[in-house]
Amino acid sequence: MKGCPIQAMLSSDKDCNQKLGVAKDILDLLNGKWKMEVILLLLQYDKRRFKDLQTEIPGGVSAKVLSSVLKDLEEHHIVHRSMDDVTVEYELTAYGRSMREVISNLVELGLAHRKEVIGK
Amino acid sequence: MKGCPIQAMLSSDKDCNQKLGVAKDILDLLNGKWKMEVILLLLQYDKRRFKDLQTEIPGGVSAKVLSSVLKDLEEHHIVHRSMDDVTVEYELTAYGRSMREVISNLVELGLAHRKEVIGK
DNA sequence: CGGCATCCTTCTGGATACTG
DNA sequence: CAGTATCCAGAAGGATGCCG
Repeated sequence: MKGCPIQAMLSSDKDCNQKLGVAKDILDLLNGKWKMEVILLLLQYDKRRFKDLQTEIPGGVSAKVLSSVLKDLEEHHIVHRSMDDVTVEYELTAYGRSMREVISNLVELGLAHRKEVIGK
Repeated sequence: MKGCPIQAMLSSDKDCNQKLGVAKDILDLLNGKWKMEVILLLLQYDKRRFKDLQTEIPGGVSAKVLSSVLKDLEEHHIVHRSMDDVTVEYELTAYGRSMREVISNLVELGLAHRKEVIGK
């Protein structure tokens, strides 16, 4: 057995498993049935209200689930929630907009994966 | 509303949601409590037997779960299962080894994320 | 409109025991 | 050793109803 195969820099490199934890942050960030859908919509619209998001997301999300998704994305600084008077609006933060490249990368990787697995 | 924000090439670009499906392939590939742990171990050891993997994975996986993880990774061409006589061994495919860069990327992204979210 | 409360179903993962 | 079979607990997601 050799050292940790993942060469990213970490302050303490005692165990490799901390690195996995860091990687899993990103997986958790995008995983779930609706998170990427929300991000994608907000990339197209700049600002959207709760109800708009709910009706525009293909497939149909329940309010409860969409609510928890937005809360989660907000906690992770991906979206910003603003309340002007009575209207509530969601928009991506600068950081949230950077998810576009992350998702793009995943799509590229995914295309390569499909080629590898089923040659299509 | 503008076009699809994700610019990867896809044969039919009618809807953007196909791209999300492709991206989710990769998330599914690495998601779950143990998949990356298994890949990481196999990156270090080249070949490993079932029982070795089970004991070496920190945290403790049940045989049932490890079994299903390995089956899943095999279906996705990440690991190869070989049975010489009575000994069964698992190793990464060439494609599976390419996951090292994918995970590295995730770690880099994750480090940036932690900086963004908690400034640490 | 923007949710929260409640209840229900499905999916992951875990504990334990058993088999070839 | 390399799993499979059973049973079980918790989380994620969904349906519906209610509230300010």
